[in-house]
Amino acid sequence: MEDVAREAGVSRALVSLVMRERPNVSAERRNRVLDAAARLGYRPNAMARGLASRQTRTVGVVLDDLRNPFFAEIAGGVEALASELGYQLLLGAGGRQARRERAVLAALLEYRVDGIILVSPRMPAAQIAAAAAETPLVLVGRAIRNIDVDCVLIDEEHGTDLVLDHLVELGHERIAHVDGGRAPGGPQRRSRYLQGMRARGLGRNSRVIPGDFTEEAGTNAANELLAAGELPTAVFAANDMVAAGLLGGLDRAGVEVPGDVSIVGYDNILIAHLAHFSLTTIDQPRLEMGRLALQLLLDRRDNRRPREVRLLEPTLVRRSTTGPPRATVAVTLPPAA
Amino acid sequence: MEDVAREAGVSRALVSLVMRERPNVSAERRNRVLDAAARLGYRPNAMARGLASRQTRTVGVVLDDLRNPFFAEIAGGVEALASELGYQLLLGAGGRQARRERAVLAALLEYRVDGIILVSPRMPAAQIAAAAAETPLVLVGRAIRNIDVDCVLIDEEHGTDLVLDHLVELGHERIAHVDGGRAPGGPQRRSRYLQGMRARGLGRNSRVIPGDFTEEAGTNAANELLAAGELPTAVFAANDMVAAGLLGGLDRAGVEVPGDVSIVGYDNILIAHLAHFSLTTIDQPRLEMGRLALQLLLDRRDNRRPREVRLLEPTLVRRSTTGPPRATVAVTLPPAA
DNA sequence: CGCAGGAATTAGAGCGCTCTAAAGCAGGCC
DNA sequence: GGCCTGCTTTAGAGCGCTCTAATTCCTGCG
Repeated sequence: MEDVAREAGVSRALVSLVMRERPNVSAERRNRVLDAAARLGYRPNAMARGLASRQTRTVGVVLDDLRNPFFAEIAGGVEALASELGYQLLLGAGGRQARRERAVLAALLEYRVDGIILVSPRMPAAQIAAAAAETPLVLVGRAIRNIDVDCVLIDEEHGTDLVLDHLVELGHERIAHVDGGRAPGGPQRRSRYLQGMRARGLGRNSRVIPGDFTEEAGTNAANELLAAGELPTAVFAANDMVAAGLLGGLDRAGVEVPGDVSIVGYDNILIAHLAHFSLTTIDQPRLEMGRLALQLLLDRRDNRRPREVRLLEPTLVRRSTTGPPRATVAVTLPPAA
Repeated sequence: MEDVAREAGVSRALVSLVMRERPNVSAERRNRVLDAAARLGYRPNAMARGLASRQTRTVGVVLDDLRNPFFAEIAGGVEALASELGYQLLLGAGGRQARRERAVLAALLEYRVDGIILVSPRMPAAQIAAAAAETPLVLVGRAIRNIDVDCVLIDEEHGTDLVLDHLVELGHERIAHVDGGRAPGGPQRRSRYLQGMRARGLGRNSRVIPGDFTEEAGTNAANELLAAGELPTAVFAANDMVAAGLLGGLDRAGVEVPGDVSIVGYDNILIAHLAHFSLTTIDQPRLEMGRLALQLLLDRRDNRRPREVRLLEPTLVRRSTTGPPRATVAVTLPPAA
């Protein structure tokens, strides 16, 4: 910077003003500085700038696992908005371990990033609260009560309702659910399923097959359903991976989808829209989650305001794995056609 | 730091030594400093450290698109090794545009990262060369001649050979190829396919259906094959997405896979291993690519040495979409059994 | 012609750390 | 006791920038 100033015949401070594109610099000097900088191949040092100005135009993002496309897409949403606004992303993955997650978080705090976005963190609430005291923090996909932290959440109840509405509308009554275990989203979808079945007068048809968020759980569930003899007319899978396993398992046994059984997934990951699957599922607005998280973060940093919890609405995507149940089709024919 | 020093009754320099875990600090003072730091909630400032020490323990990663799982997994590989070694990742995505890619690269250079990994960059070679002159740089998935830059590449020729060997071994002769267009990997696979068919005496059976790396290209190719009347006995798809489209298209027409047609994909993405697909494909070691890229980067920074180009070997994953061709099975029966 | 007042420019003190070089402090040997 | 050796500790000068406050330069108006 010193060199640029000398080359342009101005002071160091003026170079700083030009580099930061501040107003009140005469056009003539601005050009002189810009020329000098180009001539010398000058590149500002973001570290020094961050140190002196106490802000970095960088936000930290911690996610559970980069290789999980679901999280990667949320990060993609953050990235998209960040690059529009000229922010950088300092990214870390916890590798599914609370311990490493903590280490990553600590590193981000050392960088004095302008804020941190935690995507489905596994670490204890107390640690999150401690970090939130040091820097603006947004939580995505996990809610924590009594902590002054912005949250971006998906309305799981609504998503589950969409599934049940869709199936009931088609005429289904015997609707089973393969659940997602204790992982985030699993318990909510399960309990709303049970509640929703009751609310629709189908409580006695409720049937939960325990599982987790993997394809294997779906395969196992398919076997269990087949072994039990009577199949439900529809299955609500905890997510698309489970639905994929289910589809594979039923397929192998010669069960037709949606002819014999309708299947609904959850998440709308890549596989769901492939023609070979064409899975009816619930879409979660992942990009939007990422963008919104960053928006809340920056807004929070600039304005002192109480915590905000944003609930995003998922949507139903109708594809080919759902249709009316066979029996109902027959029954609904006019009696004496 | 000043405060910690005062609290511990030592000099600022000693605190610095302790925080960096340098040897030659007496156990007694070390503990005094550590205690004081904990008591005051002291957290080192990575910016200041980077400024003073001229190194950041941070590497930059630029990828084409975070939402593409293929790239995300490479980044995952980098991240895994980085976090083992205590490095941070500054991540940016080019959003499929050379212009934005350039902006991201410039930002990373301003951060004075210890090195930069470019994953399948779209920008011109000259710009990459210019960046490489400023900082250690590793190129993944793209080779550039005459530039002194380390590269991590996949041996596309070998991957293609594996496909052809596998199919020929099963008895296939009429093997078609849906190509990947001009995107990275496409031209290599295509030309090696043509060359390999000739080398195996099957040159006249070569058939290339133009496409790109999307599911749609696969669907179109399926239609084209069906319309042409005679189906090949096997199809080598440019990647798994194309294979998925192909599978969907053939499936809908009642063509059996692998009974009537065998299909081989490329990449081994998530969908390939789902039971519902069970796609025979070529696996690319994505995590390994990421890890290796970071290794080369750090090694290059520490040792002056000529450029290194590492070729990683893909492997064949045999699943359920390949089998012997029907005709051949009949023909190879003993004449007078 | 002089001066108020706003715009443009600059001096200089940090930001929080590392690094070099020098100082302090033991112990061991002659 | 003097002095060398090797370890531990410290002083103090930056790293490259921003920021505040002060200074200089205009322009217009009484």
